[in-house]
Amino acid sequence: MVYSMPARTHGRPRDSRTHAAILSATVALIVDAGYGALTIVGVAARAGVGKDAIYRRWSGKPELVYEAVFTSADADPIPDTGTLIGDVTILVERLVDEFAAPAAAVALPGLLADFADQPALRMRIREDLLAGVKARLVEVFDRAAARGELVADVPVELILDSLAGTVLFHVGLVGAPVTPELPRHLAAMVVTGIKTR
Amino acid sequence: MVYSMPARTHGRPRDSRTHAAILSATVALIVDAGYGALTIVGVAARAGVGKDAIYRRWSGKPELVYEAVFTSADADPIPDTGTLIGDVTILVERLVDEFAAPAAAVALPGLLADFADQPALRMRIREDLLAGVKARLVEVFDRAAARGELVADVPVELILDSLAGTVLFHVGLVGAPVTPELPRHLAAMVVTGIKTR
DNA sequence: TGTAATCGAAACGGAACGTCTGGTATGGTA
DNA sequence: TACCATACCAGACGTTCCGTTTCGATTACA
Repeated sequence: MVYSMPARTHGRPRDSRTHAAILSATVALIVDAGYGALTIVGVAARAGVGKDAIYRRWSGKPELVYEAVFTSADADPIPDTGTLIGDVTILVERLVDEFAAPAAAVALPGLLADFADQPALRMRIREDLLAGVKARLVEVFDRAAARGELVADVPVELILDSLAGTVLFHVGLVGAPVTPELPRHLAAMVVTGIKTR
Repeated sequence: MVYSMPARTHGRPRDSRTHAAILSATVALIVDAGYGALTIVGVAARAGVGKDAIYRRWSGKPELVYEAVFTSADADPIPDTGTLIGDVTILVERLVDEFAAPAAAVALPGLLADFADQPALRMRIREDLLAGVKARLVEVFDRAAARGELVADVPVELILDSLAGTVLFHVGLVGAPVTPELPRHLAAMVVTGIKTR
């Protein structure tokens, strides 16, 4: 809902079915046509809606796509495996699932390109994308500290960028299939890198 | 030269000054207008050249931009600092300089988006981008092994993706200013992560 | 009951695409 | 030296999508 334009208070209310149809059509087109091939006209046609109804809600294609794709605010906590490496491994696996999801993987590069000249929006993407991850990462570190497995002064931001950056580099840039071992190896490298500082 | 279309053998040869003018105008426009705002017509006008001369050499905007921006094949070796961490730190600093260069930073997201549906080209970007880095990384590890500082079985690809991914995540997505400490911290984390496996 | 914002549909001018046709210039080949 | 294939610039072309605007009809809140 972040990028939607506000509705007026008087007059005929917006039809929620129209809203849903637009978002649904956007996701569908993203997945089987790609970000570049997606057009506002195409979304309108697929949703059985006038262009007007779209421009009334979103200021453009990037804003529409962002809301359509990155709305799932899943905050499932990381289960306690008993070890820091185990917890981080699961966290990385979640990260892979998230970035490798069809809609997200296809949309992200295009969004970054379209928001290239808007640092504020890029920053917002990063926040929205990593807010949940960061919260869970902090919790995982707290558990490790409680176990005495970890000294204080954990560089959370660096670790966040390392984990997310590495995974994103695979999925977004290389597009290579993520091997099942990657999360474990990556987690092991980062965790041992932190613990023996 | 990778994405250029081949020249014919007979007839008038292509003018190398035209070629240079096109590439130069492309870089200039990328830097002060952005990837999205760059158009073939604009490049032609700025270069004092006909559209025809551009389409004769490149099949489209992405190919042109790629060649214009990622042609510098600098392979300066990493100086031997005497420690693995020192060497990797310098390597990361080079990486930051490369990705934070105005033209590269502005062009990369757009290129990835335009090549989204062409895995082969995306892979090629990764190779071209990291080929030099990989070679230098391997050399740095060899030196460390000769010093007895490192055991065998170094996961080079994982390290490459971690270093490049983290840096790219800062510059490309976050767009945050890279602090001078980042290369040292990142190098320290990764290196200790490897050494104590 | 009236008012204001919604709805789908369609037309609008603008911008950029990639192709193509002129007319001219240039250099290797015969 | 004459030829000819190609490169050069300029501009016109049809297409696509953009984002805005108009239209008449619809819908709820005041």
